[in-house]
Amino acid sequence: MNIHEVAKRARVSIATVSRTINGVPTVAPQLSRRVWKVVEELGYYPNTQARALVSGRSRIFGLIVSEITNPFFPEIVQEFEDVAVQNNYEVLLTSTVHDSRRMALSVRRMIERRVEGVAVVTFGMEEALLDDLKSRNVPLVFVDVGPSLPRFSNIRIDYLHGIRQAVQHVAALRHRRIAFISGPLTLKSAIARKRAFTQSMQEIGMATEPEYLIEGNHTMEGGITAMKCLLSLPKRPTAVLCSNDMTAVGAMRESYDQGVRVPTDLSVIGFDDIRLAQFVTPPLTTVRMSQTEIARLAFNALLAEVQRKTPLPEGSEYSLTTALVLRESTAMAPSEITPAKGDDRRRETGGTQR
Amino acid sequence: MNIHEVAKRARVSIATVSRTINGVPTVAPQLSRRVWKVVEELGYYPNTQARALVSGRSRIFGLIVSEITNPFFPEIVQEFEDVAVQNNYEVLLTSTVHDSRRMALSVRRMIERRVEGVAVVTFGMEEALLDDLKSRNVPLVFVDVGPSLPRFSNIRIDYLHGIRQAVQHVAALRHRRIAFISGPLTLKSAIARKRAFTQSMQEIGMATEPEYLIEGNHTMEGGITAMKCLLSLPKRPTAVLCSNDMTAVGAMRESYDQGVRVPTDLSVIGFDDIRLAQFVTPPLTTVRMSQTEIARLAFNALLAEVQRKTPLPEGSEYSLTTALVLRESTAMAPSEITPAKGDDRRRETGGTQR
DNA sequence: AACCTTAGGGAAAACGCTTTCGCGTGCCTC
DNA sequence: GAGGCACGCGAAAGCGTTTTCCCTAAGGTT
Repeated sequence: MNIHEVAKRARVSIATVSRTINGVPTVAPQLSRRVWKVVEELGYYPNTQARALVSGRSRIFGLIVSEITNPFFPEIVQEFEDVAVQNNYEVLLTSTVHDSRRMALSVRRMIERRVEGVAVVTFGMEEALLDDLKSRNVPLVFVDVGPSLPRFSNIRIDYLHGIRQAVQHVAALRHRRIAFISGPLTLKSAIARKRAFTQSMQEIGMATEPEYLIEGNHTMEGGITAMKCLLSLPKRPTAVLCSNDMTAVGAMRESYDQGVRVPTDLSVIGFDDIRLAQFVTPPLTTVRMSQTEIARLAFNALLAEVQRKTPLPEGSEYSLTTALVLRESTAMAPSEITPAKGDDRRRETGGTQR
Repeated sequence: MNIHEVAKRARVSIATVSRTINGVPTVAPQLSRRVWKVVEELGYYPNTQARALVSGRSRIFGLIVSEITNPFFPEIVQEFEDVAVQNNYEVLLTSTVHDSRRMALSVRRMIERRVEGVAVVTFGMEEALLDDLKSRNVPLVFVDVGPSLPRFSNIRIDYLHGIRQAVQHVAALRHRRIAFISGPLTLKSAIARKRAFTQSMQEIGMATEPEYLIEGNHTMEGGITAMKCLLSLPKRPTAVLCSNDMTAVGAMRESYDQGVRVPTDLSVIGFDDIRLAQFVTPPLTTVRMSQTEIARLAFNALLAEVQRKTPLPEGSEYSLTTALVLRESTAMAPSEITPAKGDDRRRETGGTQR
């Protein structure tokens, strides 16, 4: 069932059928009606591949994420798809699962399908893998990490704003021993978050103890390990900021296992505000970096690039800020007396645990 | 950069180039090498759309899910994509977000892209929306809900096995007041799970109190509401089985908020074994229905159907069993004395809460 | 040495569509 | 009443492949 079939039944040329379904205004209303009628009857849906072939526009955007099963990404995927649908685009979704070969394959598949643009929302990656895309002048949009080049857009994240709020929040709650569990420092974004933390501390005149600065790996296990470490310190922190939510979840889990109550004994703050943050117990206070907003910005960046007649000399820059979301994992710092007592008890527990 | 360019540079016809990259054995090794060399040099990637157009095979499978942000789905999407990549297929992912119009649009988009098969992994849906697919003889695979028709495969889930294990597990822990929070009874799968529960109870000679049978809606909020209801009963249950994990998470949340400790005072069991089940506190004992297995079965079902030369008279049936996963949300039932006292205290709390 | 076979590669059709070009019709203008 | 102009439509080219069909040349057979 193709355009010829429709043309035959409507007793018109295939050109007229094409014009009709594409809404070209030069078709006489009468003919248009006749064509539409046949289209409905036959249930004719145009073949997108043929369309793409002749028009040179695939109406597909690629979306590369690290892994869909990481709770950070589903919202991005969902929103990206939503906007894509609204704009009559298709999404070619691939996940790198932190594997270069897989990433290279992704790129290749996208080129073979002739995507019109690619959004790269991964934690880390080898730039070189994108060379194929670059050399073909495929518009690219990065989140936070990308280089500034023509046809490449960038979404810059203002980590400082939210993290500063978080620091000030716990400071206002009279916390003085504030720890930070960073992400893997191989990641640009992790470094930026850590720097935002130290800077915010400095701003309010608080020193960051090196022992309160621990490197995690953005997983729950990493949070657990880091927390074990923090809880074994002679002077335990009373507040812990984490580089992402999964780390915070791990930190809370370890606290729970060691009988340290959140938020009574310990305040915990995450980063990202993934959905899961609302589901854990207690609901996690965290810094929101809106995933839907990222997805929408990324899509629109690509769309703008595609629709632009003459490419800009420079890449476009978009920006997104972050903000603290108060939930229930933070509270007033334990008073000076109680924690001293509590500390002893806890240290014992911690001791036996190790 | 197309096949002509390659042909010109390699001083062969486009036919030879095509044969070379497709591994047709009648190409002389010498020519083959020459062609490959040019292909590498130019970074030539064949145009999939043109390929699909002439070969009539798009190498795309559609995957329709309810919503990617529901924690049940990411694993399915990930695994489906993984197997697809291995088999040189692309995935066209769409989510219905519980909207008929959206679902209809999904189907249309898939047909327009000429997918070779569609996996439908949604909670509920209107069969009629798939008519377009059916009339075009697109192979379909359903999870659990589909009709048995030619070219349509089905993955049947054995709910009873895992749920029976769960019931026997809490019974062995001396629980006598066992509640069940079902899913929305508009869903076939929810009905099946509920039936599996009542049957399992019957098997071990326990009656199911109607007041212990509550209808939820497969969300955390539903779990909270249902739990509020259960905790306000004069005789509170000591164990709660839930129709899915999110419900269980809600149930645990409400228990926590009311000071009912899990698992000490109350045992909770979920269903699905989504990742999140490991992340909540305490880690959730649940019935596993392997999402990766579902995805793999679905993909292979489609692949088998596509590769079959003559369609089977009947649809194919696949089956998947479920099994209990022990974590930390279940424990021995509170002893006869303590709960009586506890009950009183708790009932008060519950009373003030309402 | 003439014939037949076979292997290898090129020409061209076909896939389903969009879009350019040009042609015919009817209307307006002078 | 004749020329000019839109307007609406059809013919056909072309998008980048695969694949069929056919031709050529080389090798083998008698």
